[in-house]
Amino acid sequence: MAGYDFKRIEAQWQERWDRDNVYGVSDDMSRPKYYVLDMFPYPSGTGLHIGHPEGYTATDIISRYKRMCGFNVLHPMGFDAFGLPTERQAMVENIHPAIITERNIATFTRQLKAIGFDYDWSRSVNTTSEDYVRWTQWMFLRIYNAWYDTSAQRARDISELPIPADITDPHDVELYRDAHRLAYIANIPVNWCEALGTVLANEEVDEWKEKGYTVERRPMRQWMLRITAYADRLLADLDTLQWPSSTLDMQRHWIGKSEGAQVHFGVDGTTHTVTVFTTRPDTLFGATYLVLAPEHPLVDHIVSESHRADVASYREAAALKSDLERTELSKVKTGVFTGAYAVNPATGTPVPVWVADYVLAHYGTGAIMAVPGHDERDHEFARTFGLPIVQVVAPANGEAFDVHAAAFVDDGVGMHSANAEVSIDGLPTDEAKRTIINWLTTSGNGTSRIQFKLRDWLFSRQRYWGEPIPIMYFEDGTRRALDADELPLRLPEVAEFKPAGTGESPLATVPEWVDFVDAKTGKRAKLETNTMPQWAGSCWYYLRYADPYNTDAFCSTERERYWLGQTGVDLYVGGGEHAVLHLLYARFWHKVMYDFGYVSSTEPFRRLFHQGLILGEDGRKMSKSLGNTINPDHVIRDHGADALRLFEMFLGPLEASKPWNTKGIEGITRFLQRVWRLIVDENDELSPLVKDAPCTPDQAFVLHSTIKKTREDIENLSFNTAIAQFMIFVNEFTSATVRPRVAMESFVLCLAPFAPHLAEELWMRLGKTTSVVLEAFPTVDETALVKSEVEIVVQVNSKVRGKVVVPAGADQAALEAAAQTDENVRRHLDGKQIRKTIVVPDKLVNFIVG
RNA sequence: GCAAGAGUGGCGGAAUUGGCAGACGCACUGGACUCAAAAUCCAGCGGGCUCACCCCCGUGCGGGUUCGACUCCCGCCUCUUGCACCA
Repeated sequence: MAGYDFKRIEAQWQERWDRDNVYGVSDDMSRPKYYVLDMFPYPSGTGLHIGHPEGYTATDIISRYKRMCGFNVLHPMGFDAFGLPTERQAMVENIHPAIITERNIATFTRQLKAIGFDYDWSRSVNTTSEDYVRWTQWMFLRIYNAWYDTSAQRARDISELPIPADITDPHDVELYRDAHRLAYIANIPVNWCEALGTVLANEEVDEWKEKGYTVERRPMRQWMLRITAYADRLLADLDTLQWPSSTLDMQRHWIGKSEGAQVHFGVDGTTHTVTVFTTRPDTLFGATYLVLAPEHPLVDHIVSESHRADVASYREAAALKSDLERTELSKVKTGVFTGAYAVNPATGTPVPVWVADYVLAHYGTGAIMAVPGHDERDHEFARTFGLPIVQVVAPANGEAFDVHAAAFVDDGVGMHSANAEVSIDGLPTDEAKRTIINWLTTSGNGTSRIQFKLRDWLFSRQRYWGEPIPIMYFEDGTRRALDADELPLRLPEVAEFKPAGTGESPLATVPEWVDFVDAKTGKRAKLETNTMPQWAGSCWYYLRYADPYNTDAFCSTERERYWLGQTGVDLYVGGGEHAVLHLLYARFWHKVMYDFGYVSSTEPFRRLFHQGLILGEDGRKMSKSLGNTINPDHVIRDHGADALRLFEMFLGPLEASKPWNTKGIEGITRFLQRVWRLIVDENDELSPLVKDAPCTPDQAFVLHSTIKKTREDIENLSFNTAIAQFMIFVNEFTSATVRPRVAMESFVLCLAPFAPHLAEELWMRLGKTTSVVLEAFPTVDETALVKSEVEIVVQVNSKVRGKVVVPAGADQAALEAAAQTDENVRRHLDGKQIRKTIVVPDKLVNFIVG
């Protein structure tokens, strides 16, 4: 018996699609567009993972469906190919990362093509290609040559930055501009490992520490992007997005807006002032000490001679701790007294100033007023070091509370909070905050303040395999950004990819690349040796797909307006692990481009969907060490691409994590065989049961239910239930002795987005000569879905006692009468009084008896 | 600790303006075909009972609302993910 020969069929149709360029995307702007995007993969050396085809199949189904519905569909694929693993592999194998990248991309492309996705490969992008790097650098320079105009709430060109009248020296003007650019240089603590001679990423720190290396937090010169300028807009615009609510929440939390006040505390015997941020200004009267972060610049200035040594050693120890170690919750709080006292502006009382690493340098002002009576952390610290605890807020319900036993952190009413100028005694927390902020402002002791958790983006990496930052420095200390016509700035060819050992990137070891005479100015110059992080390329790739060959712009205005338009990408599917960083960074870049008119939407991705993880058969995360991985190549070899596609969609809801099941894919293979047998007989010819006959009413009902469900489920990304409906269809028609041709044709079209190879073959077997890809999706005949008779449930005292068939739309009296004809129902009603009857038309009758 | 999501047969899952719980598939059991097996086809498949009927119980646990709750409300438990001293 011939059966469904997936090997031959899949190879043949993939070749035909390629030959006929079936998936070529035209920029025909007269048609409505639909842009569906996958998160592009990092082409790792291990090849495609079984999880990749999950999201990709989902978007493939959507794109095929939308195309069949008449949309001009853009469904592109590319590679996010800069990255550390490739650089490491290059060092190990002593092969240039570009070659490894090329090899890995070839593998990925072959694997993706074998699954039969409808990507227009001619639009593929590769973030490491010179053509792409050029525009990534161009985007960086657009950000670099910009400042944020807070009053206009938008970025503007740096040439429009108003220069204060007292700054006249050209050098000072440049410094002023540099201080306002959206890309700037700052000294930022990074994870420096002296022994390795390199800066480590946060996730690498523990790995190396376990091996016995010392990693220290050391401030180093870094490029930063001023994403915090956009904090308000990044937060507000989340409300316009159709994203998973958990992702929206995570972004909101990450941006972390909180309202409060800054309060100034003068340091006794000095001219210094410690400014703190607090969200509870109403507890100011309860602030019994101050804490500075170990990195706070004021520490050195206020520390008393007798405490200088203790403070210095504490600060050194803090620098050796990783972020992770410093935030270990279980750990006991540590700190040292500086010997200095500051004055609480509300009470006039001197309060001791401490240094402790439970205060973070990078949040707020890097200093806090400690209110141990009403903050758990301060309470714990005060108990440890015997600092005073006073109560200034009482529970609103009037109950007593012992703040010496535990902090009272809830809102309440003020107490012990009055001085000659202001009193908040008896005021509820909200009002107390407003009152105290008013007083702070008028008395010059503070101001209201909105604080964000979001920090500026550390944008430089000391790596080889990334985009060079296109900036040069002259001997006189000035610098120049490359002009657009000088891009791309290419990476030098090098033999070694090891770090320079000085904290600089491997590029610093290539003097002939670093040192040169600038052709435009004729001056000696040195190039920036830092490269960009991997996030850079993925910040704008969705724009490049719209116009991948443009050499004059990253994307023409015309094509941006057509493919992105007001809504941006219509649907973006990818893993939840990118819920914060990638999506936040891309939104930031998009908004900068929006401010300069390069894109027309405020947000890049209107609708977002996260596919779930595919787990191993044992229900655990797939990993080589557990030996529970599944190789997509093997699945395709044994079961075919259509089976892989269908099975991954049938496993369960797209968003859920679900285990792989080898037996399950055999079930899908069986289903595909049954589909085949529906249309093709044992002699490999069109089944004689397929006839030019009309559907019976039951057949029409199943057919149109299937069309309707397929349409709805695709729109909702509920592919598992659509496939269940396909199975119902096949079960129904397998047992039929007449399989109307019209039903077979419509079914093949419904199946086409899911199992395109099989659908093409069957479409041809049904006598068609055109590709199923370009056919119109079948429409629902609602009249076929209307049943003349319906089965209704009959309950007695809310328990099901029988079922009766009645004409559809029967009225209440008819339903009640029909319900009582059921024998079992009659038995339950027998001898009892019907007290009430509930009737739901076409569904149910419920008799309540007493 | 905080936030979000989830808990339904042996397994993956289906069912939401509150109306037949368990669609569809897997596994399993029985039957047909076969010398036999595989494949295929047919039937059964939540638990209980006096086992074809009838009846009782059943969607993590305990309450509540309702004629009626997987679905809504209150309180717990467990799991997953994310964040985690953010003042």
